[in-house]
Amino acid sequence: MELELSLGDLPAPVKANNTMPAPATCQGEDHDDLALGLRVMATERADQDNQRTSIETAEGEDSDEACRELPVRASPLRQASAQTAGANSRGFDVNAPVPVDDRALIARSLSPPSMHMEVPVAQGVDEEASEEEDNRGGRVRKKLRLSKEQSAFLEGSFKEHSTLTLEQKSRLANQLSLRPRQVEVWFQNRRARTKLKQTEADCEQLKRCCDALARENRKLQREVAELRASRAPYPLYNLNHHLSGFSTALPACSSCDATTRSTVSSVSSSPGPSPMSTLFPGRPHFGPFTVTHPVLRLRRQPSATL
DNA sequence: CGTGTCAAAATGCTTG
DNA sequence: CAAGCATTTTGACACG
Repeated sequence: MELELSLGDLPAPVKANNTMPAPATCQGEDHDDLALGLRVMATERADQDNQRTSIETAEGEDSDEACRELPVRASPLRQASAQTAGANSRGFDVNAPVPVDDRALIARSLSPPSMHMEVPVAQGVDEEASEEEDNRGGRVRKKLRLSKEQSAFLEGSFKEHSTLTLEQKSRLANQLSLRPRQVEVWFQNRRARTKLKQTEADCEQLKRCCDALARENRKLQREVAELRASRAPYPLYNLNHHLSGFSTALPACSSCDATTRSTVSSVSSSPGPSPMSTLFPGRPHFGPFTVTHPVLRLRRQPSATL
């Protein structure tokens, strides 16, 4: 679907001389060892891809993709660009470096050489995929796995800060030879995963709490039944007050044991933190009625467009 | 090979 | 309006 639009927005056909991104523009001749290594690997792959014909689609609309390979129908020009710009057979290279201007700037100012990683070209860029792409007219979305090194590095960064500043995003992209947009998306997905795990943990805890309360409820109901069976009006009167939350204002009930009284009063009486708030001490906003588990949440209504 | 799961990416909406 | 989030789509991969 988005590809349909992308195809509609295909840039003008490449002119012979100057419309393909110049290798130097995208890669940077004098960049860093990492970029050099990637260039070598990508070039090798591009050589393998050389024999294929495929239709490239314009992918994404990242503002940071100033040097993204232009989509071009199979042609010697396109092949040449694949060789030089490190594009993979699917239209863009996940590990395509950010524009050299930005990267050089960032590299100079932020990244000590020791911070650079040896990042292999992303996994999953295989030749079969390219053939498959050919069969489908090139309308496939680029989605490549990040390498373990890249993921680990991002994970480490996420542990330090779960959100990114522009500078952090650029620096990470630079260090990992990813596009800033990829880093951004990774952090978005990572935050979502964290939140999901937390929600699941909360649900588990609520379930346990619910089970405990159900058990307690059954126990209390048994006690009520027993008391009713004993036909003792006065103790029953007191118990009813316990259940109404007035136990602390009443004289001790001779027929309830201490455990029952304390249990009842702790559930029904008032001031102080609710049982739920004690379940989630570190999460003040979380309460029994604000659960937002995906299963429980109502679907958002689209806003009116009229 | 079909299926399920995970994760990257796209899209649209909300919010500050 | 930009950033973040919710949701969805889809490619990669593992497994029976």
